[in-house]
Amino acid sequence: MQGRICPMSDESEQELGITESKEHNTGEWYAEVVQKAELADYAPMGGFIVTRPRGYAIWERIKSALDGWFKETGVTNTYFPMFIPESYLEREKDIVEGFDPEVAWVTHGGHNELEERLAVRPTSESIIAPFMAQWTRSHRDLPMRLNQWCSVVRWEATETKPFFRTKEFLWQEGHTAHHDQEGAWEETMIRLDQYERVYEDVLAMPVLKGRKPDHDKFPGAHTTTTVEALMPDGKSVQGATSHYLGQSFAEAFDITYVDADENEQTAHTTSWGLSWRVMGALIMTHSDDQGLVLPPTLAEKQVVIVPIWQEENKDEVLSYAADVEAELAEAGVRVHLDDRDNRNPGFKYNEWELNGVPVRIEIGPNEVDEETVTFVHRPDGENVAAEFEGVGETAQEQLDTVYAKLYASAEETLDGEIREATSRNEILGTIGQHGGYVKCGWCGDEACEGEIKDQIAAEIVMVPLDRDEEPVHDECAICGDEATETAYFAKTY
RNA sequence: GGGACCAUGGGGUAGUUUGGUAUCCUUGCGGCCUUGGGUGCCGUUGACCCUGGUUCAAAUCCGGGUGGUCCCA
Repeated sequence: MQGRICPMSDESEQELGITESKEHNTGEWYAEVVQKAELADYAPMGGFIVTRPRGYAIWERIKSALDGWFKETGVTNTYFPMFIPESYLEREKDIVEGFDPEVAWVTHGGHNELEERLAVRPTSESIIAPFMAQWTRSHRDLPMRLNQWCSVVRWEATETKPFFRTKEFLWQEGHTAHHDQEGAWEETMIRLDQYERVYEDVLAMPVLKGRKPDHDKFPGAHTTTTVEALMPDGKSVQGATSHYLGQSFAEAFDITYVDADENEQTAHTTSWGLSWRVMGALIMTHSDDQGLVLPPTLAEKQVVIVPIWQEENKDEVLSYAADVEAELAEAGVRVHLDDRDNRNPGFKYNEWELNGVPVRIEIGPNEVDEETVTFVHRPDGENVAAEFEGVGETAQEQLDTVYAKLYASAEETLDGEIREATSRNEILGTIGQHGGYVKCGWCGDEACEGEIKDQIAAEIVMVPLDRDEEPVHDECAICGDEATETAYFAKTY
């Protein structure tokens, strides 16, 4: 230990909180925030995590916002088995091929080998579609909109990153059937817009909406759309996805209906999903070297009151703090009074910051005398003094301000991170130097993407939703042939 | 797909080169103290990732496995 220069106080201070730097050591910082803010732990089996109460509460809030919107727009929830018979999985060859290497199989029940293997669902199209076929007889049965909140398993041999990459993950998968292309396409867009909305209005994150290039579509899909979020380290995260499946699934699974003219028609279907990866993006975007940062929309405790007392005024301070707590609760704020007497205020500040509480109220003898409270914003430590009168309303305003701050800083990360390039070297150089998105003309050939992918592991994360949009440049930046669309390259999570 | 590094009480660590008694801080628990940015004191629980080998003796050396982090493709 000799040779240590830093004072002991610094060391002990750091051990309790975050010790890694978000800027310099993003991967380890992320793992540390997830564990020290008690969002998740690693499970004993590789690739799995245990989601702790504070982590699951965030998921529940995201879920409840989206679920509400789904229901407002005609979606009903269902639950299908987690196991899918092999013969079902094989019904749609694109799905089989797309997921084959990642499927976990159940081969035994107790000591007996099963006659037919059961797949642990990697996605549920192949079990849901046959039932939709059975339930769809008349044009009056459509549109049919089913959703389920569940977990799926994809046995990829990649490194675990809580919420970003785990073999089992939580998600919702929506599956719908419609009379025609128009209805199904509209559905695809409604869900994409709802995903955009959950990012903007609940997660305080701006996103880009787009379409996946043909070679990166969901297996069997006609169109795969995406919302992409840019992380502070310059990598893009696919935030959610929505597919227009055309009639291929309906044909494979015989989802047909009899129209008003008594003719048999094949339905058009969609599917759409959002996983807990959204939580990874959330943590990565807002949190800092002090720990977790949550928007007030997602925090289970929105405001924590830290009382500061001396022996002679303890009762007055605590009683005033309790009054403030009651006012806030009355105003609908999720508030907590931290009256633990074996911790000093500084400890409490650090602990609640680590845990991501968006707004802190400090109440000491000064505030009691003046009948004020002191608000402190988690993201930047800004102090705001306010009157006790109307404190519930003031607190709501402070929460809104914090939300706006978070959104603004995430927006700042995205702004200026969409650059253009006209040559292969420029793409490589720009992504290498800045990260972020690089848009360029693209001929549509996967091989051109491959050249970039091989060199710096950046890929085309999206192309514009509008197929008729003119490409940003006339020529493909990689091969020089005529460009047919605009490609957005980025490194990905 | 390839490579590197790492694994010691709940968290952070010393010890590993050179085999022999496991160190310190913090947390937890009990008690005392009491507060404007991780308070101090007393007491106490608690650990060598798994597995095989070498050896009188393995946290330490060797093999295999598992898990984690990073880099490259």
